[in-house]
Amino acid sequence: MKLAAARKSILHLPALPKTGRISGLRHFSGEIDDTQKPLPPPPTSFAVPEIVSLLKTTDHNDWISNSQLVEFLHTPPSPTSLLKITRQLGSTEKALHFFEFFKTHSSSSSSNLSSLSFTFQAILEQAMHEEKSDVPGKLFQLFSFAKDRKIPLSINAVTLLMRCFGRAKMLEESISVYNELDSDSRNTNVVNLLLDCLFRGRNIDDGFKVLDEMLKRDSDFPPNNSTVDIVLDAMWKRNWVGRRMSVEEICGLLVRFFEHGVFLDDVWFTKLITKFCRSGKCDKAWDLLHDMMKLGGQVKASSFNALLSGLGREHDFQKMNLLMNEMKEKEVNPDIVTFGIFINHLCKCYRVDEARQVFEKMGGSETDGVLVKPDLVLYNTLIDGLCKVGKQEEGLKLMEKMRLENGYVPNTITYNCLIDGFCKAGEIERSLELFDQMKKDRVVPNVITMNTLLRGMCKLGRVNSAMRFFAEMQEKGLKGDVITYTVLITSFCSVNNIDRAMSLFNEMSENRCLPDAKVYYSLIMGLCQARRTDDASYIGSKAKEAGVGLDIICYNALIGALCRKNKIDEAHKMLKDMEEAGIKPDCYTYNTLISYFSEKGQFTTASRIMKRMIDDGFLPNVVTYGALIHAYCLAGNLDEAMKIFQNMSSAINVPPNTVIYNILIDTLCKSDKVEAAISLLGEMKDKGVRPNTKTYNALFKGLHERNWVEKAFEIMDQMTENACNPDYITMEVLTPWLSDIGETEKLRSFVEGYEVSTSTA
DNA sequence: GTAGGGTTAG
Repeated sequence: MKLAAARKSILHLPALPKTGRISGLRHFSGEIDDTQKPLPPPPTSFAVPEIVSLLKTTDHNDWISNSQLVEFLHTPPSPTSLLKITRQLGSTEKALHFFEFFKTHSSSSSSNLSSLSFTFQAILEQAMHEEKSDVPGKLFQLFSFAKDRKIPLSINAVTLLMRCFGRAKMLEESISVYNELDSDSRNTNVVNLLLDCLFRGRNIDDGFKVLDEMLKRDSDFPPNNSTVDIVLDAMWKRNWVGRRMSVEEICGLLVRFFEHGVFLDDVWFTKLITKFCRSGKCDKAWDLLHDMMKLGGQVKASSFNALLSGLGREHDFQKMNLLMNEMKEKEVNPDIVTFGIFINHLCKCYRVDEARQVFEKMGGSETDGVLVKPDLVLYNTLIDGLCKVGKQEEGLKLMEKMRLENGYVPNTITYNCLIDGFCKAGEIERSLELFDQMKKDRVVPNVITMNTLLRGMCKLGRVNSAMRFFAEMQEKGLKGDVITYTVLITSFCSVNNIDRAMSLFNEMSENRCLPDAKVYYSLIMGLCQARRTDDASYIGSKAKEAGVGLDIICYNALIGALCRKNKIDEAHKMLKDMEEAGIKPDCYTYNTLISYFSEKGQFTTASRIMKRMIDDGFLPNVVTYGALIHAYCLAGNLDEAMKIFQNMSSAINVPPNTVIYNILIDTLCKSDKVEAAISLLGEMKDKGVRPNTKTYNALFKGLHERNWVEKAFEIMDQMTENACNPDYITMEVLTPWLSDIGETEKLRSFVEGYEVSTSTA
């Protein structure tokens, strides 16, 4: 498409209309391009209203016999007078008659074309308002009429036609209108219309060619704000972001606009920044924001906020701070949302005290010259932050404070935060009290309230209470959602009641509640733990059928369960399945497989997998080496196990942790090398690796074999010093041994102060 | 800008 062969003639380019937006069609007839006055006003010997009245009251066949009208024809009227007159004739038909009358009888030749095009413009305007249906069709008829008679189109007529055709997606027609306009009269606004028509008509490639011309450094039609609007509108509505255009391409394009001094308004800019951040391109959003500032654009608080919240989601606290400092430098005042993001972020990092300081500062005195009064959202954020660090009592106090000092009535979110706080602290009764208080406050509980309470009950093992509560709430009209079912299913699985879990799973689908990856995970894990690996795989395939993609965690759990069940072929199939679903193995997957093969004594296979792991960018970690050490110990190759262990701290710089020491200490004790085991315990102390109950249990067993009482006492004292709880295994070893040798007193004082865990963990 | 579920490997 040839855009502009025209010389750039500023004089002939009309000024940009103030309402350059495409959506302004209805207001169009009021718009007159004032620069459309190529001629000085002629001496008027007639008045527009008079002529209009004459034309309206006289039949058009009699116009030529009216002396006043004939005189009017001989005193060339200005094009704008003609425009005014034609507009007032009341119908397209009359306007067309007038057009013919003027064209046929007017004596003026110099102004003829210009006058005709103004008259014609008024006809178009009339037609647009008069026509009830098929405006584009009628306008196209008129356009063809003008074209046939070689009447040049005024810039306003072109605008009107192109807008109309563009909206009607009449791309061909729009382009021919554009081509009718003589190149000297083309301007950015007309090119904008062309661009809009091309995008609406889905001729994207030509659209981009036009845009590219506009964006060139010495462009004849430099872009304006409408150009940006047209491009963004097309991009947004037709979902180009991330599909047709990458974030990078969009940024590149926008920077070209910036270089022309054309910037985005804060609504668009905020929308884009948000979109970029949500698609994981915070860095690009960051660059774009800075490019716009660098090139002179004004960035408002809302756009900063969008980026801040994106950075917050990525936990990039450093950049959040940087950005907030830049806001200060650029004198962009933070608003309530800025504070909201900041305080929420501090809370999510468990830095509640700092959050509270900011909160109090902003409410009380001025913070850096900015005074923003905290609102309910901010209170809720802080209350939640307090609850999340176990300060639910303080949260409760804050709720009362906000009520008394600010008159804010707590809402469902306020209550949900507090109820969750007390639930997580195991104080379900307090949560239920708050639930009752909601009624008094006329705050309506929602599904989140219910789920929070259900989970609180389940965590305490009160699955039946939970089921009763769920039934009550359902009677009151509250429906469970996928989270409700996940909580209940997880809970039934944890008490090994797979049947109830399964029936809830089925009930969920009946209640038109779609299972998601998490609920599948819960059920699959439950089945794996119940050793029903086949059922677990079956549910996995059901998930696939339902179009629910299992995530990496779920696949890893399944692969692990299959390995534990010695079903390596099925595990392999699952792995293939996972890779086909586009999920790459991660270090958990690799470690699971390495652990399986090394425990089977297939060290060659294990090391082949380890190589692939490294090729995939996952460095073997402490778990990988743990698996190998464990396997060599099982295979009776303690030397190889020790070699790996020594390499860990020296060569590969993966310091051994408690689990590694435990494996070795246990094996050493079982191989009658208690001295070496004790020396490893000493090494743990030196290296700051904390022994746990398992460490001590392994040692006690070894010492018992040797009947090495003194050493056992020493280690019992150490255990007490380290505040490490004995468990039932500790007691199983120590009780008979020490009783037999009459050291019950020592045993009593050792156990004192401990509530011996009965867990089999 | 605020609230609820599952977190797999030695």
